[in-house]
Amino acid sequence: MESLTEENYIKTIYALSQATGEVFVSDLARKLGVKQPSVNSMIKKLAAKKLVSYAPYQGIRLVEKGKKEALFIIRKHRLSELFLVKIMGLGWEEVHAIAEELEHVNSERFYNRIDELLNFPKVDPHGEPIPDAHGKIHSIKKLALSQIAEGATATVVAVADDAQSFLDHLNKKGLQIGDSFTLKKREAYDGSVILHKQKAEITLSHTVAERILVAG
Amino acid sequence: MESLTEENYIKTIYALSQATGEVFVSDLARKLGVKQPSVNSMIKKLAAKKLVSYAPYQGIRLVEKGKKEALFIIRKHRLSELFLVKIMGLGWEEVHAIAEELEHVNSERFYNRIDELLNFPKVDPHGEPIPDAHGKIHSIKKLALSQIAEGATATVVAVADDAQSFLDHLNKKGLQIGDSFTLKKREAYDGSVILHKQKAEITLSHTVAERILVAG
DNA sequence: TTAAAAAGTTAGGTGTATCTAACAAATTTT
DNA sequence: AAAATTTGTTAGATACACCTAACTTTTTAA
Repeated sequence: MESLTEENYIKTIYALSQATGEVFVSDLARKLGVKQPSVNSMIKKLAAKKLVSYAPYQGIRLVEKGKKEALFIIRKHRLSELFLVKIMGLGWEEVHAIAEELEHVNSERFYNRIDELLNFPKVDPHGEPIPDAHGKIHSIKKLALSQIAEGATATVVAVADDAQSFLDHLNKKGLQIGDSFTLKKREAYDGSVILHKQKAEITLSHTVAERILVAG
Repeated sequence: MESLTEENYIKTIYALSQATGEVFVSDLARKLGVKQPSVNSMIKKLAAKKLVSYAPYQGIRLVEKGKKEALFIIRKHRLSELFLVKIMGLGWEEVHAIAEELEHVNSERFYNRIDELLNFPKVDPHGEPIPDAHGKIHSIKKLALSQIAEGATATVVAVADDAQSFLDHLNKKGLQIGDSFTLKKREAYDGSVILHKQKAEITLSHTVAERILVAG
C-alpha cells in the first residue's frame, strides 16, 4: 500500500513518460510543484521499493510493479471523471479537480461498481483509455485525424511521420502527443481541419492531418 | 482548512460527545486507535486554533467553530452513505467504510450535487440526520427500543452502532430502518424483547434492543 | 484514608515529506 | 575550450502525527 504522496509521484511519472518518454528529476519537481531535493529523496525511496529504476541524467522509469500501480491509479482517476460526468451530471471541464481527490479513495468495491454502472467503459471524457480491473489497457484504435468526424473529441496518440520538419511543424502549431482537441470544422474543398484545443484554435492542412494519429 | 487527521479528531469528538456527553483524552485515544500523548498534543493544537476547549479531567468540548466543522464533515459522511446506497446501489451495511474515505473529499460542488440528486434528504441510511448546506440539523426524538413499553407500536428510525456485524445481525433478523412493529413482550429476567412486525415475530436480545433507535 | 486504578502530562524519539543552502556533474552555448 | 546553464546531489532544518518511558494528578475502591 502506497501513501498518497507516493501515488502522486507514480501517477505523474507515468503521465510524463507517456508524454515525453524521459522523465528527469527536474521535470517531476516542476510538475509536482516541489523542489528537486524532495524528488531526489522520494525517487530513492520508490527505487528501494522496486517501483522505479533510476540513474542520474538518464531519467526515471517505472518498473513492472510501479507501472501496475500507476495503471490502477489512472483507472480510478478516469473512472471517476466519467462517473462525475455521466452519473453526477457535472461538466467535463470541472471534473478533473474532483477526480484528483476521488482517485485516492481506497475501495475496489466502489470502483468496480462505478465500472459496472458505466457498463465497463473503455475511455474517459477526455478520450483517454481506462485500464480494466486487471490494470490492462485495451489497445486503443488509432485513427488518422483526417478521418474523424466533425464535432468529435480525440487525443493525439502518435504521428505517422518522424521527419524533423514535420515535428517542427507540429511544434509550431502547438500540438503534441497527449493533446486532446475537438474537431470543429473540416473544409470540404481541401480537407483542411480546424481544431479547438483548450482555448486555442489550430488549423491543419489535409496532408498534416493524415499524419497525425488520434484516439477517442 | 483542516488536515485529514484534524478532521478525524473533530468528527470523533462530536460523535463521542453526542453519545456520552463528556469526552476525555482517553476516550478519544481509544476510539481513534492512538495513544494518549498523541491526543494530548493534538488537542492542544485544536485548542490553539479555537476549535475545541479543554481542561484536564473535565473533558474536551467543541466550540462554535469546531462544531460547525464537525457538522460539515458529518454532512459529507452521511450524504456519502445515502448516495452509495441510493445511487450506487450498495448495501447499507457496506457503505460506512467507503463513506469514511469519501467524507474527506474536498468539493462543495460534489456534495451539493449529491444533495440535489438525492433531493435534499433529511436522514442517512442508518436513520441519522443529515446537516443541510448551512450545517443545520433537523432531528426527531429517538428512543432506544429497549426502553419502550409493552404493547406500544413504534418505527425504527436509526441504529446506534455502525459495526458491520451488528448491521448483518439486523439484516438476518429482518429488521431495517423504516420498519414499524409492536412490542409484544419484554422478558423480565434478561430484557430480551419480542416484536411483531406485520405477521412476523422477531426476538431481540437486550443488547441489540439498546442499539436500535425508534420513534413512537 | 490509604492504596489502586484511571486519566493526563512531559520529554525525547521515529518516519514522512518537505524545505534551503551549498556544492558537483553533465550538457549546451558562446 | 571556456563559460554558462541545466541537472542532480548532500547536509541539515522544519512541520506533522505518531510513539515509548517516566512521571503526576485525580478519582475510585478497599
